[in-house]
Amino acid sequence: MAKLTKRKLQAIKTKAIIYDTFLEMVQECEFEKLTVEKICKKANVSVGTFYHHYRNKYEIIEEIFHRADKFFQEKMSSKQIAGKTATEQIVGFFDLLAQIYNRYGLGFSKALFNTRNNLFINDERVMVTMLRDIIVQGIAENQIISELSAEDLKRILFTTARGIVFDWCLRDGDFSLEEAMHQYILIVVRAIAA
Amino acid sequence: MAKLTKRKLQAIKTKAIIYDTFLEMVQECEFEKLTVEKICKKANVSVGTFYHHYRNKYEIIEEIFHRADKFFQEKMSSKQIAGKTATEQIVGFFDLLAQIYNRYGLGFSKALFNTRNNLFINDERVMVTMLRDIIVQGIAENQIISELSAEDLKRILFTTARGIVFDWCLRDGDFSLEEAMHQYILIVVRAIAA
Amino acid sequence: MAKLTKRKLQAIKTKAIIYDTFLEMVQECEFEKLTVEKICKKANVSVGTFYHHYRNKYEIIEEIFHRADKFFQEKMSSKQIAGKTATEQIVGFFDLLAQIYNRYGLGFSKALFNTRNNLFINDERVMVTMLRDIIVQGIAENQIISELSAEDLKRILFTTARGIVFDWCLRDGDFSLEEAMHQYILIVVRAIAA
Amino acid sequence: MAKLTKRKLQAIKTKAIIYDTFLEMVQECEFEKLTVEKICKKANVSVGTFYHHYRNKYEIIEEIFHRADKFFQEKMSSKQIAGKTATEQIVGFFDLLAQIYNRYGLGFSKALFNTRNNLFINDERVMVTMLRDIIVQGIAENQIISELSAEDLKRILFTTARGIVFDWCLRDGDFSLEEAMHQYILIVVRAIAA
DNA sequence: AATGAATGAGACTTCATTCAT
DNA sequence: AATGAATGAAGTCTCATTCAT
Repeated sequence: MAKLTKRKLQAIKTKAIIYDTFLEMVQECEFEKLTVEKICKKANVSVGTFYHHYRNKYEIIEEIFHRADKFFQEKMSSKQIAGKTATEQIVGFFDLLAQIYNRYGLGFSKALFNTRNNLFINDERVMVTMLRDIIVQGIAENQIISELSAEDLKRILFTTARGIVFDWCLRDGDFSLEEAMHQYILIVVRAIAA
Repeated sequence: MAKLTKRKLQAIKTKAIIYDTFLEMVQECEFEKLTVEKICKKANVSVGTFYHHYRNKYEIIEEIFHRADKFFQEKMSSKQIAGKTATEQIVGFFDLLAQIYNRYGLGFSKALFNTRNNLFINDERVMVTMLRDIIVQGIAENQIISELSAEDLKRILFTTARGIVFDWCLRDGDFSLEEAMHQYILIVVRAIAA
Repeated sequence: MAKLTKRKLQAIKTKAIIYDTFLEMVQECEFEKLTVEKICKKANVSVGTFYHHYRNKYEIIEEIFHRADKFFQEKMSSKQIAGKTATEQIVGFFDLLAQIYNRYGLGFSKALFNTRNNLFINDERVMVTMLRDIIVQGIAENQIISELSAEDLKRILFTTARGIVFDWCLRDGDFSLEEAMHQYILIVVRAIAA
Repeated sequence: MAKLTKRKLQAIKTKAIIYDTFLEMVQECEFEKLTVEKICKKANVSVGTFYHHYRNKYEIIEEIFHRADKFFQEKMSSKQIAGKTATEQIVGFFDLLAQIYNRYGLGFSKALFNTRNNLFINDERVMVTMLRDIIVQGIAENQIISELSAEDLKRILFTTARGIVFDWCLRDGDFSLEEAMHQYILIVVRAIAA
């Protein structure tokens, strides 16, 4: 069992403060303009401490991303899936995704949605495999009938979802991400899965 | 009555060199890491000259964007539209868009696709009005039958297209943008316009 | 007689435009931040033209200064001095000086009042000799009785006047220069000349 | 409970080196021509270090100004005032002021005496209130009899003093500031306070 | 674990001035 | 006389990162 000495507990707390402060600040301040020093000043820690916990500010973005991923999995897993059609499951999947982007905020989404972000293109992510599984099962159960492969369908759906979030960022959140996601995904799902 | 003296011509040439050099370099080098100094060195002009012609490097991106827009209009206008269905026109529209992104290159597209880029969200752009017109006419002629408004349809299509280009950037151009665009847009068009 | 060809007339006109534009701009814009390019843009002349007429922007300040000096002399000379006491003449002298600073404006005065400006310390300036003459005559006619030399008296008066204009600049013209000058000089004159 | 660790002490020392180097250099080199880089080179610190301690070079001028102010207060407070007339106190006040400008040097004075310097026009400065107190008390005790208000008297005196220092700067310190100040202030004091 | 002083490369931009036309 | 494109030195300031304490 991990023994959490006072020191270690303090360290965890400090790291959490940095994390929370960053998440708070990135909503206000463009990610690229957010410097380590600014974060530290607001978090009331020294820059040295920052570098003790994170290699750089990109690492925090990654951490947020992974935590969001994990959160997504948990929520998705706990959803009552039994009795739902593949289509319903897909729509539910992206509803949840929209909820999460909304929850982590526009600032975080803006930071994430840049073309150099290779967090997106990891096909091993549980999120990705989850969707693929839904589709594969949908095909197996004849709920989805399409000339496209599960892989293609998955890709189209993610591409669409990213297009919507990107638009949401561009338009500074001036529409409901959740509603737009639901509407668009429904359209695509019907088109590809009928 | 061209008032193009030799000096004026030289100036135009110099600006073109900067423009071309930039476009060339942005394919190799991440836009944010591309400095004015680097551009000038490669273009063999002084930094002063650069600032004589452009306010900063973002202005070049804008110029490329506007030129691409104009190029798009010209090409689109010259397309034989007569006899084509609204659906065909829409698909042709996005085929051309994909061609243009391809032509201006992955580097330029990456520079363009960031969430702070408000060049995208100008609804007055001719490109935007063109698509709306096609849709409006398609609805009027009963070629497009949808419960969605022309405005909504237009938005869905652009959002999808941006999602595809964004994906193309993320994946470093590892698929054919033109093919993907054609395929995805066809799916959406069928879904929304049937 | 100077023959003013069309070309020469044009040149004089152009120089005047630059001069006037500068005087106008220095009221708004801090002198040090006023660049040759800005002046030229506003004056609608090329930078080359600027350098054809002036060596740099300091030369315009000098020209203004000398013109103001000349203007001062003319006005001062035309004043009916006959019958006036030395004291009255001194007060009148500085009243006029205040009028001129006021007329040329706060911006010009701010540009002038810096500690590197050696236009001030030229004791050969007619303005300086004028005041000295008044004082010398005042002493000779027993209107001024002081243990101080004419030279000292002159210096004290100019120092005081400069202190007032400097204060006027510091306080952004928030009091009447002419009134303050009149009041202060009266005090000093009475003190030193009684 | 001094929390001065060795590192903190080193930091204070570094800042002092920058401060001292600046003060030394401004005597030789025109303030506007004194660049951060030059200061750092001479002080043997990096520019980063400079900006760690000061926001820009103007902040050093401010610091000098405030320290001089504080120094003035201390000296003035410690002066035996008891038994002195208001007039004597005023003259003593400006004697001290002249001493301080002399002590901080011509270069510093030149840097200070520009028309954009709003350090001067803060009427809350202790130096300002000190003089006003002396005058008010002098009026209350019938040592100063004048038709002018304490506020006006104070302003005339400061204006005169600034005129003298400005002149001293213009003439590159070619006269004794302390003597001139003493002489001029005496004249004004007698005139306004008799 | 935490601190924060120090580094210095490097980005951006300005601007006086020249000179061929 | 007038133009304005071109130059490039020089200044300001930022910021990720290190390291002794």
